[in-house]
Amino acid sequence: MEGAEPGILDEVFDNFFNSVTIFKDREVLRHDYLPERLPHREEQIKKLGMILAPVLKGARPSNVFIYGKTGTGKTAVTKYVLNRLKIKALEFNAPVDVCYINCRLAGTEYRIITSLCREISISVPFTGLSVGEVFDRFKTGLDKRKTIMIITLDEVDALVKNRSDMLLYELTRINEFLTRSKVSLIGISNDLRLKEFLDPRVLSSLSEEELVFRPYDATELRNILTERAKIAFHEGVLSEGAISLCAALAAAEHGDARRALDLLRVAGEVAERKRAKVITEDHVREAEKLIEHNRVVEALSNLTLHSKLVVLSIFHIMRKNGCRTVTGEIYDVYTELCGELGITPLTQRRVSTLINELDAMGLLNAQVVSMGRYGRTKKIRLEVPRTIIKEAFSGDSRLGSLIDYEPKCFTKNTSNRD
DNA sequence: CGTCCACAGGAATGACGGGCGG
DNA sequence: CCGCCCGTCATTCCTGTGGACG
Repeated sequence: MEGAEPGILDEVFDNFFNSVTIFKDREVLRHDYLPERLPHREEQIKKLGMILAPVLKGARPSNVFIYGKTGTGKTAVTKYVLNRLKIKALEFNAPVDVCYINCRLAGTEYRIITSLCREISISVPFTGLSVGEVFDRFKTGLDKRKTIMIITLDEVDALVKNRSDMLLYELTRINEFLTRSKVSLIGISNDLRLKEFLDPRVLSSLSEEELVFRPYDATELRNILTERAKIAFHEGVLSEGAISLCAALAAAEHGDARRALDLLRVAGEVAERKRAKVITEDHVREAEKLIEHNRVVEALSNLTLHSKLVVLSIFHIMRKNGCRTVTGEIYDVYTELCGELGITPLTQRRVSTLINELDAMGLLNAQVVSMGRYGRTKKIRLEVPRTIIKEAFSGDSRLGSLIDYEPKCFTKNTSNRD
């Protein structure tokens, strides 16, 4: 309408039209997509099905505890089975309610119980009631309904880690109060260690049945990808090598199907942008780099100001002195940077745990070493290239000119040896 | 062989902000 | 809407420690 150059839009549309040659349905590669078939999980599907089947005859199924690492298909299998179960229940006219809640996304106990209530159409206010009150309403409402409710709590580790395991405890005991209805629980956890942290009473109740999801190996990942790729991509755009590489890379990490799908999707986007007709192994390698790059940039730019200053300190020391540095040196530079900004620095103790957090994120590598007479400290190396640091920090106005700043306190060269 | 450096890292406590309950 | 409670960040104080040096 502005009468701008028509050529610009033409180009955009043409590009898009050309790019259509790669993707047929991109959504299929998102990890929240629930496919028609779940290869290599037939055993788990069958077992979960057998555990839940009694519900169709009005009996309460055992509680189930499902665990396995991320991207092993726990959520997909559970949703898949629950969907089928719902259909069957309708067919047989069995009084069954199924409910899926992701505890990490729900956040608080209150919101978890609220979604439970919504599932059996009890209306509760957004706020204003105590957790106990809402839970009571849920209990009485459920009992009136004369049903068997299967409650799936995904990522229960988040629930237990944040709050106590009170809600979980209440839920495992809820059947003692119900007379006309019953509840079955399905708990899903990424963290196997959760079993150690859980209240033993909750644990024994929750894991009447257990289901373990092992990581996929490369061949299995390959099959999964091939199946999805058929729907996601147009015919012939995907080379065998590219699929195998995605599978191999993901298998080498944790056997994480989510990761494999991400690689494939991003590789497709890379190819699309390059106007390639076929997705090649090079595109996959580039996708790997791109994902990692984005991960690091995002992690860096989401850091708190003080963590950023710690990273910058290490950055400056390494630019000057070469490879590795130690806690004390970092703290000196860090305090100087704080002074430069007019900020009061944190304690060394605090900086020490910040360094540990950065280590856990893989942004740097820290290692405790003893230098004998010269004390015990941590040798620290930054694992992020300069360009990425600059890219991630350039958007933060608070850092100002500190990215190119030259610290003055490089006076006494105490540590040279290792 | 004991010493002592330069920190690590646990425990207890305080400050603060945001959400819950009344 | 206000007070209270709870989680998070940060400080303070503390005990622990591997090994070069004397």
